[in-house]
Amino acid sequence: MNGNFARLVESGITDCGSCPIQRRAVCAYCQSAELLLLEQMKSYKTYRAGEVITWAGDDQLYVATVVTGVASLSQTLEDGRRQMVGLLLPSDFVGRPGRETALFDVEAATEVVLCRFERKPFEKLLAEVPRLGERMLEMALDELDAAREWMLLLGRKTAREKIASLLSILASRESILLEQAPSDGVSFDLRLTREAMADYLGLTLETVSRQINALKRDGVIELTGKRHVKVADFARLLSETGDDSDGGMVI
Amino acid sequence: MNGNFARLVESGITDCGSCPIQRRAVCAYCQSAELLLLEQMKSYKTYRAGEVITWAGDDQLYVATVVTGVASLSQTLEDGRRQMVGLLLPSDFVGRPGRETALFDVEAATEVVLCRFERKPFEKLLAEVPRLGERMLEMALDELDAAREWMLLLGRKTAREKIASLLSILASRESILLEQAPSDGVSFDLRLTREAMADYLGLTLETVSRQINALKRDGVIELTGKRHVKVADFARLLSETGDDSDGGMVI
DNA sequence: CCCTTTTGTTGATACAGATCAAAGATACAA
DNA sequence: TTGTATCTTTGATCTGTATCAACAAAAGGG
Repeated sequence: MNGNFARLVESGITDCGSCPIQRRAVCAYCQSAELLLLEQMKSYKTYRAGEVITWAGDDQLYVATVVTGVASLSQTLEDGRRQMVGLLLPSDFVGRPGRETALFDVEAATEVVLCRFERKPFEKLLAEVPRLGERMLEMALDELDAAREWMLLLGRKTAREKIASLLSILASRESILLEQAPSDGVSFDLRLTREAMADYLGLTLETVSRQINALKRDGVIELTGKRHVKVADFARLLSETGDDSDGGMVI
Repeated sequence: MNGNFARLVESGITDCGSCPIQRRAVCAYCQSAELLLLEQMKSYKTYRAGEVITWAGDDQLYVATVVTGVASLSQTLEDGRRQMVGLLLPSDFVGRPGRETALFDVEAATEVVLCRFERKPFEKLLAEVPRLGERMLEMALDELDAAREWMLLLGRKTAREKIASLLSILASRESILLEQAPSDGVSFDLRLTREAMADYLGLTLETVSRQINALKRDGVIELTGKRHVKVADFARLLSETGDDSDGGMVI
């Protein structure tokens, strides 16, 4: 969900102290500040799929980095309409330093491992270690750009374009992990239910199902089972997103 | 558009060196770092209503703060569909340190005065003055929260709720400026065309027009002329936004 | 002042996607 | 293995908003 991830991979960072994330899927934080200080502070916690990590309004005791799995950040209107506002993949940051209570619900979409830091000491470290602050700023700005791209999607794209955009993001993120150019063909597991995708895209799950099958029927993607997607012609998928050909989405 | 503004006002900051912004509408930056350093760097520039400040893809030579007027941040799909992704009001920041080219179009919606800093020296200052970096991080995180609230609006709210949300944001921002509780009744000039509102809300201008007049007909707002809005019962307006009663939008 | 342009309103109609409903798949537990 | 819950697909229908079209009202410029 942010350019930071691509940059990390480009920079060749390959491991993260005692962190269990292996090779490419590195933690953005351990590399950014005095490694030892963060080493001492961190603790790992595993959440089951479907488990709520924090509710909006809860005290924010921790900030964290996603180590493995997929977590979602979402919001609900009074009558229950739900909108996901962030998809948190490995290396993404969870939580907001400087805020006492959480604004959004964070849930484990799959089994999730977080590398957690108590918020207060983390904030202290943030004030003391300039490099960490720089890193946080860079990430926050990247996420802001990504959020704005998502606003374009939510406000102006058709259902088909929305699905194509989501799949192209997941595909390119997967290909970064595998160090392949997406144009060579990517295949990946869609670790989200139709409902989760709908919540992310501002659609209903029925529309998501119909449009995924339409893209399959039109040969834009291949499906094996319900959850495994193969993109043979990545440029074709991109052309379905509605985006300007230059630039493209921030991933 | 961000909580930073409310915080600034709460903190009682009342002027900004030689900056022409008077009293409440303070510049977020001059207060944040070594005032003198920024004083030397800054230059003011006025843009006419409708003028493009930067196109997406342009070299980013400056970053800036809005002094007066309203600017918009927007994005366009290949076929011309347009989505505004930020409304920049006095004290809001424009531009992205650390990025060579702009990602979004920035336009003056009304006549706009910017307080500009050349990007390169600003970035250098950012690296040298921790207080400035902290400020930037805080603002970026606030804007990120605001962008996410907007994603909920774009993805899940009805046209009527969208209009009510926009009006309630403008009303509360206005009441902060005037140091009045919005519950006492606010009135303000809508300095946006129906089309600009539509681009912000992910609607067409016809729908915006119809829904504004529906809110007027239902007594939620009063209109004098096309552009002046009075909100007698702010709670009533809030109840039309669809938001959970606690919390509310980040402004 | 008139003329032109921009902005806003209103009506008729079309359609994308929501909603309602039901039936297949798939996974998982006993 | 069967039973149960969850996830997904598919169909029929409805509806909110877009689209198309025309006109009204302001705004700006000579």
